[in-house]
Amino acid sequence: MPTRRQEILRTASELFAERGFHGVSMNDIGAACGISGPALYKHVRGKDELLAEALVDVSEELLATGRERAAATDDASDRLDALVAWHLDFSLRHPALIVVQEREWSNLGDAARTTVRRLQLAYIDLWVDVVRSLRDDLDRAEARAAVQATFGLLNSTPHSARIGPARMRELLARMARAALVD
Amino acid sequence: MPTRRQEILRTASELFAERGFHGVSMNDIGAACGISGPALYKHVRGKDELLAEALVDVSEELLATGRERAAATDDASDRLDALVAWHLDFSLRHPALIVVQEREWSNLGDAARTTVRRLQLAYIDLWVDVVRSLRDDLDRAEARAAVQATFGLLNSTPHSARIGPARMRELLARMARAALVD
DNA sequence: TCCGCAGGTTAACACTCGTTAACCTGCGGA
DNA sequence: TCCGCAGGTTAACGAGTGTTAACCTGCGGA
Repeated sequence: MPTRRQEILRTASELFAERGFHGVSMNDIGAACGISGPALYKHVRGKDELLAEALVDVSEELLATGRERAAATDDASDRLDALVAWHLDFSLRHPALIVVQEREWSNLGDAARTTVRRLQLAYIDLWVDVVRSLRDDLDRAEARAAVQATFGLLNSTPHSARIGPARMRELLARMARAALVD
Repeated sequence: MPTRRQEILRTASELFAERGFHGVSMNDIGAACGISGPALYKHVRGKDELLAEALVDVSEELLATGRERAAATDDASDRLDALVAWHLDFSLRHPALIVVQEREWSNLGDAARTTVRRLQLAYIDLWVDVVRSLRDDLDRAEARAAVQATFGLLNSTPHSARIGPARMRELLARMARAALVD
């Protein structure tokens, strides 16, 4: 059972994903939770905090669980499969959070932006290490670009959920592997 | 030499790409053009028109030139290469337009949204036909999802322009092909 | 029983937004 | 020379924003 605060954060993330940070008002968020705008301030410091907390949470979970899953095996190829599977788990379960994370980080305050940036870079590095151990023809910068392109591919989920999660999962996993390791 | 109107459209698109439609004010756009907010109304009907025209223009150009390039050959594999090359041409030359097109269509008015949707679907179908003639294991819905995922991959350009356009181009083209045709 | 407070409410404030109105200026053509 | 207008300007309006203030209510514990 989620606390009220968590319910507000989740609702806000969904609205941010649909209409953008500036396209959603505190009244909108309140209404979507069944309460009125100002009541939100009993649970949250302000609108900025909603976005910041959502983004930091996402980045932390991606990194922490990503590390955990990658550490479960020693084989580089299995490790890549584990990362792909984990990223798909997340983006299929929380499409709204994925959308917000990739497009709203410029609306963060300085402190939160720095934190999110650091977490995202660490997550990318986790992938880069695996990719580089499978592809010695790529330097670090190229591997990073390749990983970011793969995120673009995996994150396409929210924009075209026409074929059911299971087949989508299989399709995207195969495409991601093919794109990364030739 | 671009007319004033076109300069305004381009400037607005760049600002929309950076901060989102609702994150940019008419005063901001005016200032970026060296004039003041209300002066924009001598060239443009309103803020909505800025977004609508930018998005319709992008969608039309992607589709028209996409068709042209695809028609230049009969071989399906060459056709796929042509589409990938064209999409990369565009997204490397106009990263801001790509960003706006993929995230701001929900802020369009009804008429413009319908138009853009139709153009985008036609562009996707152009790709789907080519992909399906190379991959008979995919049904139409799967092929569409695969194409949209490939767009996500190709459109990652704006988010990670660390390695120079030429190598980025080569890297993404190879990845896109590998992802689509195994 | 009665207090305190968690968690709501509405009213109000200061501000920004998109847009319109009214006005000014320089310049090409009759 | 003088007119008209393209393309600017600033002032102002109404709507909507995030946020604060003041107030109300129900309920668990002394």
